[in-house]
Amino acid sequence: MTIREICEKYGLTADTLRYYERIGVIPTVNRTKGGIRNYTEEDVKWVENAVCMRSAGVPMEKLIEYVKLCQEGDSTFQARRDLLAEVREEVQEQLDRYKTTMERLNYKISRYDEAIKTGVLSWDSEGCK
Amino acid sequence: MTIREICEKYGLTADTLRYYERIGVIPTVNRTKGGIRNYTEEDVKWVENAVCMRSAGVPMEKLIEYVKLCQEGDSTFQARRDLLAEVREEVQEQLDRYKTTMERLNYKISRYDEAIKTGVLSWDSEGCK
DNA sequence: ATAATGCCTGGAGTTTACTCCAAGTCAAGA
DNA sequence: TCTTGACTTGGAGTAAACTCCAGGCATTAT
Repeated sequence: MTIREICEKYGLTADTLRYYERIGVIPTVNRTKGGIRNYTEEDVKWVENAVCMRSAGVPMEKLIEYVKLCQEGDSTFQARRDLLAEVREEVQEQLDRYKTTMERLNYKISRYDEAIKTGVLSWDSEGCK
Repeated sequence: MTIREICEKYGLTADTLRYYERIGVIPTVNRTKGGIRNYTEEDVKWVENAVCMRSAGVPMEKLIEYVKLCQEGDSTFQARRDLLAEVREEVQEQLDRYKTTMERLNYKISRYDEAIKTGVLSWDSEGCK
């Protein structure tokens, strides 16, 4: 597959895809004789992985580390698992923060809905901003 | 309360707190005769709001806009509600992405746990990276 | 009285993750 | 053959959100 197809599939720009490859967030993609990138199914999976992890704010650093471990072969299963567990921990913490913020937003919006009806903005106990 | 106390309470640096005030993510804090910031309960609530929203990736832009609307008085209830609803939409989308990533991580980690036991890394159907 | 400590302002510098660009190559169509 | 258009590389530029610093005032401790 061409870089264009991958871009469209994942909503990335060609620059971003090349950048990901350059810094090692995905492994090197093979080229045609002409020097043009030709993405295999394997490459696509790597792109998908990068997109998914990045969408949850996993830093490039971690992705690069993971790719490196994968390239070192089967002896790195434990290291990869540890890395993923560490990432999971951070994603979970972030997820919890998002939930807390959602609750706050829901509460505030409900207070504003009330205020729009009654003309008065009021908060339970402590108040809010 | 002093800037130091607020820093400790929310795990921010004094530079960050001053920066927030400077760009309008929180309203201007009153000073002592000596010119030193003296945070009221009200100010603290604004800081808490900023910290909570920022922790879910809400851009400064939105927070500044919200603070401005609040300062314009009761005529902006609807505008504030709309702004919060827009923010909620984005936070929800991000939350969903985090959930998807968590699932992927859980799956991968379970596969690695298996691999560590058996010595062989295998994926259901499509495979993964 | 003086030294230390803490806070002040305005502005410059840093980090992360892209994003853009110039100059060049290559394959396909007129 | 010549042009067009997509792709290449290496490197410079950008945006968002801090983070650091110099030079200066003010309160507190000795």
